[in-house]
Amino acid sequence: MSDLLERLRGRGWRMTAQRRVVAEVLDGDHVHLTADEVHARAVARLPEISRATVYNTLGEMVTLGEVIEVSTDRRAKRYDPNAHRPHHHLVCAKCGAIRDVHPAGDPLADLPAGERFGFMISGVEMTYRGICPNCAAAA
Amino acid sequence: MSDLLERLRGRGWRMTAQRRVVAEVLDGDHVHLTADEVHARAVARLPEISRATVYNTLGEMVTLGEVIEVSTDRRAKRYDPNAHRPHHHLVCAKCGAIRDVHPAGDPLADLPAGERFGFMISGVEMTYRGICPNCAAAA
DNA sequence: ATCCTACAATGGACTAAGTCCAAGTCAATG
DNA sequence: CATTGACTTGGACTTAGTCCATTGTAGGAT
Repeated sequence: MSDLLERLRGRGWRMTAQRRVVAEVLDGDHVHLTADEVHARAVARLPEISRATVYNTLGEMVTLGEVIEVSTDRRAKRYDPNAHRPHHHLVCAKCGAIRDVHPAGDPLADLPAGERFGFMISGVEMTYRGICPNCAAAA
Repeated sequence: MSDLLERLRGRGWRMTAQRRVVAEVLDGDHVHLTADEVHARAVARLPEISRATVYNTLGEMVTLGEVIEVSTDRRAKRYDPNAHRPHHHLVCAKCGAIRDVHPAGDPLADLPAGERFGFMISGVEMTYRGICPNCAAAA
């Protein structure tokens, strides 16, 4: 189940109770927790885990490329464990809910050479915005 | 010149020295200043203008749809006066420099119905990432 | 099994970016 | 030119995150 944990172990990660808990909490599909949410859930299993450790651990997972940082606004960054399969995001403008999406086409190819301004382009993120069914119903 | 100012006036905006200065500072192409940068430049022309006013004014311009808020990371939001023509952004991962770009294709059409999760979709932002010529040369 | 040590965790102080508010000021209308 | 409701101010507050000196511990070596 904890695919993420498995992959991390394979990279010579020193395994500690804290790291295990963070990885477990973050595992799954359509998971996009903030650092504070991760911390809250981690505390439920390991009461003395500190916020700093959660930040450190999330940061390392991002560096290792096993987790993606998503910042859709100026609110807290969210952490997405679905790093192995490329995808983009659909965000509710009201409640902030996020879904993973897979648009057709190759956005990288869609950027004309004349618009690259000499940049070495490494990737592209797409953020679709709208109102989720819940919020639409509530309105 | 101040196209932006012109458009704002036409919306029954009460014109004050502060608002005029903010609008002037923000005018132009490929302009993507942070609130603090706007404040710094505004102070140069109107020394007693406060940070709160700059935030208020930028917020109102965004609400009126005359300026777009761009947040490419957890750093400060940037304000883009080029709201009348749709475009996306190319961001340098090193120095944060931003250019406006116009990719081909219609990304909204590229999102299959099966991936819309019942959302009422209102728009999409694309953020290309890479290294700008300056930073590439420095490396 | 025990010891070492480099790596990891802790928590509290600190920072950056932004919001909020009560009081004072002023642009536009009459 | 008086009025008034909208605008501005500055300082306190909030949120999200970083930094760092100290303490703890995983995992290899003995």
